[in-house]
Amino acid sequence: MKTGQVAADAGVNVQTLRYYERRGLLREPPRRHSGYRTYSTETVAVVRFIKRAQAVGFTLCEIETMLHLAGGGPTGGQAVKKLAQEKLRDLESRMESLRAMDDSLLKLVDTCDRPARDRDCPLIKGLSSAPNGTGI
Amino acid sequence: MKTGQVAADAGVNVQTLRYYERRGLLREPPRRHSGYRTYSTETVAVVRFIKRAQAVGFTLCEIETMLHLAGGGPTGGQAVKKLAQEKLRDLESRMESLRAMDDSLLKLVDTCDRPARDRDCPLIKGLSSAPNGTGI
DNA sequence: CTTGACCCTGTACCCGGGTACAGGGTTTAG
DNA sequence: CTAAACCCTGTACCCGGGTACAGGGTCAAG
Repeated sequence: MKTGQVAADAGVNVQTLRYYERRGLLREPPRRHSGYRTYSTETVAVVRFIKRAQAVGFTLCEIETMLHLAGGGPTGGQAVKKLAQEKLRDLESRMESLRAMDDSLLKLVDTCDRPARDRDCPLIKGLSSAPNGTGI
Repeated sequence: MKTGQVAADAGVNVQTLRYYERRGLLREPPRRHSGYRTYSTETVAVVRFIKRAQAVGFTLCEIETMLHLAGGGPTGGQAVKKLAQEKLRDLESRMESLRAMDDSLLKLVDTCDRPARDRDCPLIKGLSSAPNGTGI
């Protein structure tokens, strides 16, 4: 497959592929005599993996680590799992935080929207302190 | 309160306060004859709100909107609520995505970490397709 | 009344994650 | 054989969210 094909199939820009290659997320593919890259179809899967991982809160650095671990030695699997679980915990706590925030909003929004110019709207006050044990 | 005080209490950098002011997240505070800003203690709450909102996935633009809405007319409250609920849904779907990812990891990681150099590790294959209905 | 800690402005820089553009070579369908 | 569509490299730029630095003014304790 050529670059454009991979990009189209994975739903990214051609430039992005080259960017990932530069960053070490994609290995340098074989080239034709002309210099054209020739990707295996697996590359599409890798790129999609990157995109999904990103959407879910991993940084490119973390993803790079995961990819290297996944291809690496026998300890790789465990390391990847650990990383993913850490991330899960992280997102779970953010989630909780958001839920707390949403609760505060729901509770306070009524108070807030009747007295149209009441400057003592408790919205911000209610949300500005960390809600029980969130380390902020 | 002076800038340094607010910054310390809210746990941010002084520059960050000025940055927020420039972006319109903080209103310009009154000044002394000398030009020194004099903040009300409420500002600390606002900054903490910004930080918490950010930690939970809001962008500064969204936060700005929320702050303006919160201080605005009678429809402000509803609008803020709607925004927060949208965000909640968004994070919930990311969460689900992450959980799916984690499941795949847990399922696949064993397969992956025994055959140390087996290049057909299903990790990436298992994660590269969108898991049932996630719009990715 | 000095000295160190603080504040001011402006401008420039940093990182992450791309995206664009210039200037050129290649492939392939007609 | 030619023209459109693609690919190559390199460099530069974009946005978000800050952070740093230079060059100066101010405040308060001793």
